[in-house]
Amino acid sequence: MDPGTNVLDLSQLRRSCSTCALSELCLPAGIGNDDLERLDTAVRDKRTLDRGGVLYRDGDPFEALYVVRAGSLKTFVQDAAGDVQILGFHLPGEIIGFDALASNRHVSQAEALERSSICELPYARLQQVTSEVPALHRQLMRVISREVIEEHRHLVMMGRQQAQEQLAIFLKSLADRYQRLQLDSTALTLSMSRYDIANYLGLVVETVSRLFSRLEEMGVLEVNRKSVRILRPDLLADLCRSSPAAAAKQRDAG
Amino acid sequence: MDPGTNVLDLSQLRRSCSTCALSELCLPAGIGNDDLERLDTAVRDKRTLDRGGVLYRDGDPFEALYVVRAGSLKTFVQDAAGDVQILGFHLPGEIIGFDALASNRHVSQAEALERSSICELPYARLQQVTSEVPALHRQLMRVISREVIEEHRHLVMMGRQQAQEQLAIFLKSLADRYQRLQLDSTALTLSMSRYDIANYLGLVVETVSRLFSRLEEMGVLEVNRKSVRILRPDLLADLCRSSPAAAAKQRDAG
DNA sequence: GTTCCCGATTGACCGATGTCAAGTCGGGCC
DNA sequence: GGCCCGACTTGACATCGGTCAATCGGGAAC
Repeated sequence: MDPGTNVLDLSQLRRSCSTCALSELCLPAGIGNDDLERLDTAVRDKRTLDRGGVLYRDGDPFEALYVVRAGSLKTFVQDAAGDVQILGFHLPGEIIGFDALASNRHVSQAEALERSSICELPYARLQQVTSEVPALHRQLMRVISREVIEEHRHLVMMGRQQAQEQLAIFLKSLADRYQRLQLDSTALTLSMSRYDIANYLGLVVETVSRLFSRLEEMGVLEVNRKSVRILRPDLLADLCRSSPAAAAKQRDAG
Repeated sequence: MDPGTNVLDLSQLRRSCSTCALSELCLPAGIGNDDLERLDTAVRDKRTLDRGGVLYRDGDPFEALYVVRAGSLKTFVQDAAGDVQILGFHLPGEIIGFDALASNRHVSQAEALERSSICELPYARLQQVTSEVPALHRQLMRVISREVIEEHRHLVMMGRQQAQEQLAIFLKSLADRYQRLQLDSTALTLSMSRYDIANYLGLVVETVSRLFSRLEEMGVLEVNRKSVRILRPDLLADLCRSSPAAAAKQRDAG
């Protein structure tokens, strides 16, 4: 409501990884204190982006990896015809930019969904540090691997689930990430548009809109524009598992 | 036809990366000769798998990365209900197993589609070598990043393309990889079943079968069970780009 | 406060793809 | 050689989600 509530208080953002509230979620997770201080030296600065602000775009030279510190972003690829596919939505603690490691150019675009704050990890500097700190190297590989696994989930969702299950999985995933951030996982604030959600799921906006209404009728959600309250997390979780194949299996087994 | 033609002549497989015919495609690509010799020391051995043989399965402890040396594999995830989603098909020179970096356990399964030969890179040993050879470290990151980008392609295909375009893209991708392997890129041998192709694309087998027939009627392909001859690579390439949105864009622009 | 605009919702209809069923083909096995 | 089974193909039909169109409604600009 009050636009002021959305503005980041930059003075509250702490200086470095070792004092950052996200250190348990972000790259630092699982590395020692000494190494954490080393990592600090690889963090150049924080950037803030307004809603719609572009962090990097397709073709940009690879300069850094980025950690979402506050706010949220979407990443997407765009083909020659201008057709967009959203790859992911990224909440605080999540690291993006790995797509550029292969060719030293980004092959996707990252754009803020709301006013956001970003930690920049210049790659040249990061490489120096990882070469000195093997644990950090392993940690970095782990994070990229998580990205691979996350994309597996996206693929399964798109390839095997019906539209309603897809939306349920999307919401559940958001809720889980809210929980990890120690936010109320039953009160989501969707920073992305219905178009973005539809695109992410491989659907059209009308379908997504209808599904929100249906889930509301079913008593699972309470939807009010960008705010979604999960009234029945149990039902939502059930909906995530009811693929056609799962239903058939249950028929066969039961 | 003759089962003997399918059997690998192991004596012909060379000993190490530095003498392997795949060195230009595989992990060694772009690193120097000295470093290549170091990499050799990280290759434990070669394994052969029969058709249907499992290289690793969901839950297996992470021991190694694997390079396909000959033959082909599929990787897939399987949910609690037994529902499968194929993540990719892997030809010689391609590296698999990265999914296990995150948690030290594989979260997918890799299975041979035909009699195949595999290079095993025990990760402990590989880490040692990469710590001594920074270029190899960068190369490894690049390879994982390529995997991320490859999955982007899979997502775009599933999310934005119609069934016919999906199959065209799948075939084009195989053809491109044949070319990279210096094989005849117009004469594909599909080592995977129609079911596998359908699953990979998020379709059902009947749709895939009909699409093969349609592409044959259109004069693009000549299909005979597992062998596919691409009669009109130009048309096939066109079909890869005719998404609904692309068509709409052309309407608007033209 | 009023207007405008864009995101979102809803309805009617359509078509691509899934489902179900029958039939074909080829290879492995006896 | 003949049988059988599983992979594949083909057809008829159903349905989910897409398309097109109308409308709603909140927030920003004036």
